Amino acid sequence: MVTLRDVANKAGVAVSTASYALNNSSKISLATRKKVHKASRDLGYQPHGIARNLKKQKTETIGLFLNDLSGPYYSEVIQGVQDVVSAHGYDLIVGSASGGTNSTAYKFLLEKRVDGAVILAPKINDAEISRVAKASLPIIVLDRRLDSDYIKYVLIDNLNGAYQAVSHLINRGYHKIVYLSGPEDSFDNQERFKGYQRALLENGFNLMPQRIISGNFTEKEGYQVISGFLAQEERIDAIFSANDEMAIGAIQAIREMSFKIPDDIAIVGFDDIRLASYINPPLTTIRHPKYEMGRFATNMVFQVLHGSKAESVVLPTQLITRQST
Amino acid sequence: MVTLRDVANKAGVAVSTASYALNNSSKISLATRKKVHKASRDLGYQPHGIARNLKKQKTETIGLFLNDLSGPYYSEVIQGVQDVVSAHGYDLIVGSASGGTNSTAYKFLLEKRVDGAVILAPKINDAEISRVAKASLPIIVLDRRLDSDYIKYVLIDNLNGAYQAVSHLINRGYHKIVYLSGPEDSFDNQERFKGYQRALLENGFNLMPQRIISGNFTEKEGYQVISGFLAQEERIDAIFSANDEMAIGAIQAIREMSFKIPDDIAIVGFDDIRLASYINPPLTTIRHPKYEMGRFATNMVFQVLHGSKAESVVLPTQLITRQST
DNA sequence: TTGAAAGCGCTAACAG
DNA sequence: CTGTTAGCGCTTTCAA
Repeated sequence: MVTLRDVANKAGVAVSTASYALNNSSKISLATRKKVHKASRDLGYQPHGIARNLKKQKTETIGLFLNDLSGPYYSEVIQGVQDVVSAHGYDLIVGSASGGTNSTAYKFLLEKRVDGAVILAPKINDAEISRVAKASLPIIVLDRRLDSDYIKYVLIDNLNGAYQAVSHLINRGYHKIVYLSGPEDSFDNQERFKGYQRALLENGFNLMPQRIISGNFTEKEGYQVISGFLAQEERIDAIFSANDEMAIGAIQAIREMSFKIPDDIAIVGFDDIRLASYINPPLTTIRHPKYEMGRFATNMVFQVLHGSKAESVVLPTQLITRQST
Repeated sequence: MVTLRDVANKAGVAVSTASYALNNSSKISLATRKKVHKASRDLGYQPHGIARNLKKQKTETIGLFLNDLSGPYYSEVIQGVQDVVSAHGYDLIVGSASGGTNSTAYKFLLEKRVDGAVILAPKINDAEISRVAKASLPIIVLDRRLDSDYIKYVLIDNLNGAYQAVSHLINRGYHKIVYLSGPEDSFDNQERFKGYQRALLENGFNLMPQRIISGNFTEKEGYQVISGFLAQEERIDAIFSANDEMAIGAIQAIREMSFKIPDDIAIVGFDDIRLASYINPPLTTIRHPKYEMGRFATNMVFQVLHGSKAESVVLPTQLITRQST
């Protein structure tokens, strides 16, 4: 391995001079600078990033930590983050947080391998995030309401989105509306449930416990629980699914039971994933600005990093009406 | 910041002892080990990963560098890589390579911030990859045929897959088959074109230049070029699209012109992305083992890292017949 | 304008 | 079993 030392030797200068020269400091005469650059090129010198990081006590990289790297859902968030990170001349690394406390995510945060982070990973809990965040490592969370000096959140208006969705169903004349739930401990799910509840109550309907079906945000589960539910006596005329994935599974279940969508049963999802508009029938759903979430969050990382104040924010959602309602 | 030094002081031992103790070396008596651990806990000590990396000259992290972080196509590859990396107790970071030579990917490779890499990023060229690969930084490429001591490839059998696809069309009685091409400089595209060509020639058909339509792998482009093409005189009865995304765009174009699929025009794609089975009509396509690609590649990274020999490999594809043919 | 030297936080000979 | 010490490769005072 060729180090700065080697370059300095070859150029016949001191290491410090070589360092300055390669960083194009104006302290060094043009002549020596040229000499050093040449030596560097001749030797094929590559600065060692880790060593520089250690010395400068920063990495100029931002981490984006996700629960599940392979979820298509995140694509747009990632893009938003990437764009802002690049604009600041920093690097982005995406890591998994699925292992909770012994995930890459947590490790990188603890060991200060990133200068800031955007987190969308319920498995890392509030206490852990609070523990690692500091002025030199601001964290923006996208999946909970956590706010302190160095921790801010960017959320979507889950409650209102769900409220819009269910109100829409009620306005269309559907009154027996099932809530197809996500995991109970999911913040998004909790908020969406509140929106469902509020829409029902404000329209004079009661919350019926037997119309709350628990799922886990996956298509498969959506299919299974709705299949099971429809096989029972209970008649319903609409489903509000806490996300699109489950809605897609539910649609399949509904069609297999020969119910017509939306005549017999209407359905609305949440997220507006790409598949939503391709499915048959196209799915009415709640769209939220995923790309903007990424942008907002990342801008906030840099704000805090630069010592200015950042304000947590809640972004609006939008009802997208398609043929499933 | 609390360092190992602080822990050592607090525990009343030397730094080295503290280091050994925290790494649970058996050289240190249980008593001192306990004492050091306690001091560490009391102070809230966190080892500094960067410092350790510098000293040990390794990072225990593997990089996966993709052209476009947000492509849904990659999900399964990522999962395969992640699983193997975790199994080895290493960390995975995913980075973008879209900036070519000044991308995060290239930088991390040059600066040895990862101990090995899996690359699926045409923008980083062969010479650059060859330059950075070494025994301590093996690289597996998924998008080209590049092979040396420290560089291996894992590819899918693009040529055969395309051959299968086109043969299938011919067997079904379609003879005027268009090739909807990806970018000319894409390795995948080139191979798929060869397969198209071979299938035609072996069945006694000629290659007709006007039946080769150039696209860029995106849905939008597929829609546009096929719309344009169908508006012309030339009658055709089938399309082999170099990937599913373009096929999906093409399907929309075909339907808008009121042609029936597959009666008037049949179409087959390549990749078997999730959408392929949801689209209307469901798309016949070539499936390839993306998850396995990730696994194979990552296993090879570790093989080379451990000094054993790894063999580049080409994985088979499979024709998935659906209603578009 | 350049060089010597200290040190970022850690590990690992080596000596005791 | 524990401590002393020498770096890993780099940046950055400080002095010359």
